[in-house]
Amino acid sequence: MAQINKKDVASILEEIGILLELKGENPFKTRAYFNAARTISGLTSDLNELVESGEIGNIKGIGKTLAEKITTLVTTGNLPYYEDLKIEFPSTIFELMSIPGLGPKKIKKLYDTLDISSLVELEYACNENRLVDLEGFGAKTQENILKGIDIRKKFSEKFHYPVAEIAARSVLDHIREAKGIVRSEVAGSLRRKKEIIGDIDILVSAAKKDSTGIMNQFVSAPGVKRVVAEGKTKSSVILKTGINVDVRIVADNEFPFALHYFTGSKEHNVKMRRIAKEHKLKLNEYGLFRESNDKNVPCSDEQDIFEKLGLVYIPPELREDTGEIEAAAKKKLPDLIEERDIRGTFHCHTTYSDGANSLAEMEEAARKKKWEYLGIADHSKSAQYARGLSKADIQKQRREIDSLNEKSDSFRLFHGIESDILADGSLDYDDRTLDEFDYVVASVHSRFKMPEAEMTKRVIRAVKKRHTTILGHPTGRLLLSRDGYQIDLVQVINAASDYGKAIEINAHPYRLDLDWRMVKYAREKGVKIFINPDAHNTDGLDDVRYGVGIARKGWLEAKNVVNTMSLDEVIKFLELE
DNA sequence: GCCGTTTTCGGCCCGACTGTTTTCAGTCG
Repeated sequence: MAQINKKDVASILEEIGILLELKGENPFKTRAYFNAARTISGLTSDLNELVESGEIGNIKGIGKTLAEKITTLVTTGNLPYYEDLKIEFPSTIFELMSIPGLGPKKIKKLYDTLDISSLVELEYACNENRLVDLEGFGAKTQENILKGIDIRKKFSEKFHYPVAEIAARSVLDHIREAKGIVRSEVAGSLRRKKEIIGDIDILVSAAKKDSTGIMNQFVSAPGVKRVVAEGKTKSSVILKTGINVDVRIVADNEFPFALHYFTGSKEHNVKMRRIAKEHKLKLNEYGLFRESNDKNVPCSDEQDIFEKLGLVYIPPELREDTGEIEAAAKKKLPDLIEERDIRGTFHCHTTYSDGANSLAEMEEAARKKKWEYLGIADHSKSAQYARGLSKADIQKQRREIDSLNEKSDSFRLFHGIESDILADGSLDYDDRTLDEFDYVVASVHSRFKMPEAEMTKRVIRAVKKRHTTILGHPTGRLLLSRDGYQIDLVQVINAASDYGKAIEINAHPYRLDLDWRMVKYAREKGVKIFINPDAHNTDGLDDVRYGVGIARKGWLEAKNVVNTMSLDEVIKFLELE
């Protein structure tokens, strides 16, 4: 077998989809490639095995042709069909897809008539005024493309969750000052608690006569840099921070349908509409209609819509078309964990290593949150850059924790360590030293560039160690700035499951690692999860809530998460008595 | 290209906004 992983296969299928779009192929054919890309990247079973056994063709959405192409790709490492397609367009042409208003048809036109195939060429052509006379283009289009290029240069296309959340809150508060608003809510990927956010969707219900006033209020919100579109029901702006905000206004009886629709995901919506069709109904953002006579089926909220389609309510975080609709039909949805279930957290840093607050200050902050316990896990000795703990530091910290614990019987500090996983998979201290801790978070902080097989072996070796309690930030990714190291998480989760080890959802909004797609798999394998803030100061404890969002996206119930246990249960779990 | 207790052919989710053109294609979500 050639060395090619799921991610590679998925991105090649995706590129084929784009290339077919550029060629003007049947849109349903291109969609088949996009769907297959998504399916492959979400697979938890081994792609090589699926190909070898021929099972690949039995996966929904992968028929004879795609199965053959994927098999060729996996067994030989390349795909002639793809190579032939690529020859037809320069590789830089994919850049153009990122400019708003430019789709496959217009890009094809630019390429065929003006030989434009990159952003640089496009910008040059705009400045030379060469787009205005092009059929289907005009002065306005050229201007918008230039603005699009400008914005792309200045900003990345995605934003960390808290950045988008704060912006959304501020715009929504401003809109709410307008007259005539009945209901208003943030929808889109923010409502689904995605790990990174592309743009902000806000939904408002109001009478028709009030819509102009509300839109005026919206486009004059503080922080608006440019109004992209302004209509009676839909407007769009770009904020100074680069975030795009869309606002839609609907009649109040349409609000539940619009909220569902604009919450997405797109894939979830497509499937919901198919379910509606099976019920001889039509679902869109304005309502649910009988196919026979177009008569409206009223619903007062989202719950109603799901019920009318024979489903139980699906929380927004689950709406990613990863089986939630099927589970809702069987009434088998999980009872998702909530923020109020959290009774403490682990993996926090103090001034002993690279934290900003002392042990006592961290304890105080945790008590203020009405938690029952807090786990401290400072860096281990190899983490020189973070002032990792010497053996003397460990003793000193232990004594301080013991003395703080003696002062209270209702709250407890646990003494853990974030031990580096060394290159060979061993932990950072000798067994006798590790014995002293209440628990161990094992994390990779060095040698990120190992090949996948080696990294996977390294981490699994650490997971198997007797002292390891929790695997910390399993991929090391930093959202929007650094990809995680190459690692086969399915194998790692399987090992954690086999050896009864827990995995952390690192709740720092720049990490959110373990990824929710894999959290779902960990749950299926019965792996216990810790939601850990990786807090480096007292404010950092609040980040736990982002972790709860990711846990919810990963279908976790309170019982799957160690942080929801009572103090007594945690003591038992950590085998401290 | 996929899929099928209405089907192996003919469907495949649906509507708003923009800019171009003058009735609509393209893009977006």
